Amino acid sequence: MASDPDDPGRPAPRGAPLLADVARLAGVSEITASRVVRGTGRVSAATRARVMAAVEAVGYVPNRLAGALASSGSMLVGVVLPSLANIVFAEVLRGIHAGLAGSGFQPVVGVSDYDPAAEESVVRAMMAWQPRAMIVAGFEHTAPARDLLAAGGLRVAEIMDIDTAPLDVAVGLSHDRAGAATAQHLLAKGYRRFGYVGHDWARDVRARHRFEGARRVLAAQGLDFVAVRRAEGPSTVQAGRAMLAALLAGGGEPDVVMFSNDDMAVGGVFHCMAAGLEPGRDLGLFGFNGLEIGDALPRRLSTVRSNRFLIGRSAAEAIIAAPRRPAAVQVIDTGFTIEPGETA
Amino acid sequence: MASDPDDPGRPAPRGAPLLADVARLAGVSEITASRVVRGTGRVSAATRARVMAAVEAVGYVPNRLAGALASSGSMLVGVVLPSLANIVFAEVLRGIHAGLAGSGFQPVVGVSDYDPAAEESVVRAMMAWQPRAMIVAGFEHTAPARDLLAAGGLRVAEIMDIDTAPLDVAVGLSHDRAGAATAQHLLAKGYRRFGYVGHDWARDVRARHRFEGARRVLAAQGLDFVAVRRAEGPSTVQAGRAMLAALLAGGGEPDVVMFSNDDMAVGGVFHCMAAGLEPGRDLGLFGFNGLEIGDALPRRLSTVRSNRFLIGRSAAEAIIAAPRRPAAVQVIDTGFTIEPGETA
DNA sequence: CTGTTAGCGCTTTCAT
DNA sequence: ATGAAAGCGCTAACAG
Repeated sequence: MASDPDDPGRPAPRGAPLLADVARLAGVSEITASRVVRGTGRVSAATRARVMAAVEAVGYVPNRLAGALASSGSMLVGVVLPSLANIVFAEVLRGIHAGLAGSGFQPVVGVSDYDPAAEESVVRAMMAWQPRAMIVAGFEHTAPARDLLAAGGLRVAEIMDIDTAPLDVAVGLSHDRAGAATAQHLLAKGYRRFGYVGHDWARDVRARHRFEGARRVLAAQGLDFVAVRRAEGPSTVQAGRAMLAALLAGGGEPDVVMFSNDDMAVGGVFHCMAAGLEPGRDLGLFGFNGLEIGDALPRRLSTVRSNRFLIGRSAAEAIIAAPRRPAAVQVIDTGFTIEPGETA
Repeated sequence: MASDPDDPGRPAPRGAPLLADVARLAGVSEITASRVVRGTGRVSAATRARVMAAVEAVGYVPNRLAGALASSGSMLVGVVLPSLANIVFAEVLRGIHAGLAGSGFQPVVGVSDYDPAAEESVVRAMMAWQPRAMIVAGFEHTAPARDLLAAGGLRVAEIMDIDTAPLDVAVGLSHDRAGAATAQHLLAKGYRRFGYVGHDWARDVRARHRFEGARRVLAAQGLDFVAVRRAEGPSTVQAGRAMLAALLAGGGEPDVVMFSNDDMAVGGVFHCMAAGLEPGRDLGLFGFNGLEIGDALPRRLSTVRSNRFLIGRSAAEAIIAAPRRPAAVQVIDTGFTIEPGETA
């Protein structure tokens, strides 16, 4: 520990400034500097000012790795979504950001690509960062992923859907009921010959729940879908357009077509335009989600508004409301709204 | 340090299993267990197997907070994007994921909402997690944000745009040239009376660069835009529709309209449909980006394809290629392609 | 209001 | 091929 005559004690400041540098410059102990930086504990205004000045002077950026390790709490919220290429999840994420704003929590986002195995590895990777909470889409987890989430004692919000019992908190809407409400609405408008155009149910179980909810209502009236077509892949405008063309070519003569979501339905609208059919007059078209584009169409798309932003925000708020998992699970229904529109 | 008679030494395993638990179960030291878990250093096959079994048995998930702190390197890549509500950035993010796949790096995403001050605070928050690299959209940073990125010695990719000199690596396309190429293409098709429908340039400087590139080409022919309309807010389909209506009502009689991007252009297409105009015959419409929806329209949208996925992937690859910032800055041009389409 | 002490869980040297 | 010791940078507990 002997001082080198050339070096006044400092052990080569090879990296970024540390809390110790701030403390030294401000003439206080590290812990006092730490308290000022974090804004916790009693510190006199004068010391606070000196420390803040020192922070500015050296350009101190706290190392949260060390902070989180020392306090065993990371202020991180893991968010695992199936995809970001889908605007719906981007809006959920905006809601999460909004719900977390000002709380000091930071979201860390992972994408599962609709694959439970990929989700498991994302969850595992996130748990390694010791998040205080996790927000995951849906209930379809692998057993190990579920175990990881169930252990850890962190808050877990399962979002989008409330048709299954959650681990901790569920935030979303009942897709079964949304499908049923859609069918009821269309029956009330006089439609009787229902067609369905969807996409891959393995990727999107919620779409299947909506279908089943609708089918149940139809069955109660002694009806069933007269024509059904599902694309292999994910929902796209192109797929919706192609599938509606195929559905109409295939017979059954539906008077209304329910689409798995708005992307598909917009494709359906485009097919009608190209085929010289007037949506809402020659054929009813009905979507799901209430995306912006539906409102911009020459005729406003008839659809169900899901409150994506609200789902994200509610989930974030729910998990930061209590640091520990409550004894009873909680279900937050963010609801849905039928948007009559002009295409059905 | 005296052992409590009731407690055989272990200080209450209140949390998740630690590396020490794995090591104890496998009958090795912590460091050996660590080597196996990380896959580094020489370890005999037999020991490796025992440790792996122990990992499985106790359900060990490494604490990367501690790992990163000890090794002063986090395997985190900070990604700061203006928005995720825009599919373009979602695709960039997919590219980043793809470029990072298998490298062990993990992206941490932040959103700036097109606000440099918000970007600064996101950058600051990210730096606190000691990322090895940062990927940020554009060059418009506050001075402190730029300083943070410039210091730290980490790799920094500035993406989307290559019209400005980067700090380290730039990955994207020249929006100026894309605008110029668009104007040239439309001139070659015989259009002479150019209109422009755009959105807020403060939020999207790249849109302005495209406009200016086009205007330069027009000027070289002694031409200029005959009508220009810009929405106040962000680009939306609705805004595109409304602004085209306003533009056409305002006179100038353009024979072609360049839109700031595809979202706006799709709105333009919708306006034409509602107004009984045939895009590509009665009025040329031209977008930017090459989104999926443009291809699904009754008439394929004429546009410029920007390679968003490639931008993300190239940026990720560039920053993991070398751990240190090279002496010379690097520019990666991901190019663009004119998609003739059917609307211009 | 401020400081001292002892870690957080892991990985880096060195040894062996 | 394996291990012992010494931190990484910060913060929770106590003290004063």
